[in-house]
Amino acid sequence: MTETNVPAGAPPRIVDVAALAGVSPGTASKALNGTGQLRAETRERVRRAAEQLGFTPDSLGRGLSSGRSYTVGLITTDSFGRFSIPVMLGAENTLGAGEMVVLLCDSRDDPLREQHHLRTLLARRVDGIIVTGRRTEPRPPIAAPGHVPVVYAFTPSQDPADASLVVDQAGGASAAVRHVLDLGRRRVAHVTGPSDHHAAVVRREAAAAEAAGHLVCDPLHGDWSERWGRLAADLLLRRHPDVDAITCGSDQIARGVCDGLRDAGRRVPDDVAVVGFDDWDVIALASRPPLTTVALGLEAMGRRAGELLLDAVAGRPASPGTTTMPTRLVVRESTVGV
Amino acid sequence: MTETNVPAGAPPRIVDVAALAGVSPGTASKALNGTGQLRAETRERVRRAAEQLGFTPDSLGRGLSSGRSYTVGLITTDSFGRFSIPVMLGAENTLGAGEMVVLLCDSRDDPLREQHHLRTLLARRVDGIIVTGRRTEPRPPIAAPGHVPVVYAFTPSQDPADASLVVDQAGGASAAVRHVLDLGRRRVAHVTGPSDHHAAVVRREAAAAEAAGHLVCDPLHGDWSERWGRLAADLLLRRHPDVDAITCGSDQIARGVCDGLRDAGRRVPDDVAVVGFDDWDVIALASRPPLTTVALGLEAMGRRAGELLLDAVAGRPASPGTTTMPTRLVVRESTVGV
DNA sequence: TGCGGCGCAGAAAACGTGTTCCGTCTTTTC
DNA sequence: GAAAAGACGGAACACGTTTTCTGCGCCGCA
Repeated sequence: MTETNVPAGAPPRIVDVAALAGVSPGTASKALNGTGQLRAETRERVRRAAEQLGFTPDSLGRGLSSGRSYTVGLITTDSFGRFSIPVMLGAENTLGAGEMVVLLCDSRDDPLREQHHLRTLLARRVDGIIVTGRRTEPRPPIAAPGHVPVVYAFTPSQDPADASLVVDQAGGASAAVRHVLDLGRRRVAHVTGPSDHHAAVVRREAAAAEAAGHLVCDPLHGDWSERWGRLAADLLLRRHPDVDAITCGSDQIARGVCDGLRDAGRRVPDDVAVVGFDDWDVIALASRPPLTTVALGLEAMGRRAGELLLDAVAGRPASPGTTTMPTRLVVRESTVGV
Repeated sequence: MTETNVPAGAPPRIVDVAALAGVSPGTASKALNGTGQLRAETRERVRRAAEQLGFTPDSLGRGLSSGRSYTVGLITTDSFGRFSIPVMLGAENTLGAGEMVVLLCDSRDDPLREQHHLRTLLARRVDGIIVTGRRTEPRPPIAAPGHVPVVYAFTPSQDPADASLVVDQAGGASAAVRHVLDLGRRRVAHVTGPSDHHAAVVRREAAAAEAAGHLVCDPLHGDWSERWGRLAADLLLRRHPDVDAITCGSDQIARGVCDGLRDAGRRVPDDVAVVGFDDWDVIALASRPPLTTVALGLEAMGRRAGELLLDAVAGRPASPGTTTMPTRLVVRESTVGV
């Protein structure tokens, strides 16, 4: 009989390991954490005992003594959607490698819920917080105490001193226009989402600036739907039948535009080149033809957010201020024939 | 000058509250938790002190003594995708109301990663675990010790004694076929995903059984894409030009079928009725026409999973075995003209 | 008046780990 | 051969809360 005085279900504690190895709990702790002055033989003996018992240190106890919880909170303002999910995955990926775990909070655009979640996270002594959302408008900063690092991803903080990661919307829109200009198109249009959406406005401004004198008309605002894309294509063809390139504010709009053009007998990309935005595979790849589009690199952003938080926790304070993450133009058949 | 002997940043502890109220920490705990024998006046005094200091109990300390962590782990086999996200949201919603928090783990179909995540979760003394995924095939159960309740959602466990929640795939497929039969259609086809996918097979069998003698041909297997839907529509029209209803294994396939039919000059639903599966709004609503489809009720499933776990934690052991959750037929213009 | 019971609150132990301090034993050096 | 230095490991405490045990004072009853 060895040390089975614990109920079979309960996980072994460090005292069990220490007993099996014939040392004190303190010594066992030092052996397992590589701290203190111990003979190599002792260290190994404890290590084997731990392995034999399948010992895993209880992170509650560990957290209590270390003051850390090896946990970060992830607050999203919308329910996890198209934009926050990849960010979340990227963060989970990075943090998981750092032995951290992500606590999920969905505040559903409700400041009260957000406040509640924040209190919950702080009560759990999270080592850091990532805030994300669906919109690109800067949002009011969360009221976290100074010693808890916070990183805003996708949705930046209104306070320029906070660490925020944002997508280079303008750069993406410019690249899209430049791409069609490079292809020789000279009669360009831009179709995008609601004029009160920050993302739509920023993309519009950049696209218009890049297209310079080659715009056939003012950018068209609508909603983010395929339906609006079809409508806009119809409208454009009627007013400007000679349009030869359309850059769009989203993949959904771009797909609608493609369908609208095809319905009207125009060929994509031969007659008109179409560029989307977001690189949402479900839309971009299913489109006819598949969309050239601007990839946001959200997962990379999530990873970066995780890294910033890990750095901050490790004592290297996160570089404050807004960091702009690059986009990438993905070229498919909607601009370049096969 | 009150009790500000703590660094301003650090959150107040219960000893601070106790000191301010002029009682011992133990008494303060009883007052705040409503336990023990205390004068109402004392209770109130402590409560006010806690409020004044903005005290929130540290859940690490609480967890250490109570043996609970007020935390559940959520393991998904795929990266969080179309099916696991709604489940996750439903669970987060229910559990959040119960003062619990969700720990996120993404095992990416890798058993080794899953094993690692499981150990991490157990080390954190989670009160329960939810396992989910993308496929509907029963999966090997996770090796959790007996005292940790586990609920499988969407992806059931191979062990029939485990608590699993599954979608009523067969019921949904039957309802879809019954719907088109009720509309008077008598020349039915079924187009679905790969023949080695459990979901495709189950839906196929149920659809075929319900359609009885009204099938124009054997169900067609392909992949889950819109492309395959378009291809299948073309194929069907060539071999069975008189087909008047097509039920599909997914919304993506159904949308492809609609496009294929329209390309061939058939009207939906006048000539051919089309039914999808999943009720994935991005696809179903953007389709021309919008799809009649089978809603899976995944968020309800997530909520149910959360409830089962809360029950199990509270001592009411989760009813073991597989529970089938109902689907709901959502009727739109792809079967019933406006 | 003495004793038991009850209402109340404090002291102490428990949860599991990490860390600091200190004592002991070995080794080295003069 | 003795003293100092260094290697090693044990005991105690810290973390923050809950819970059990204990003690005190007051009241009522005999």
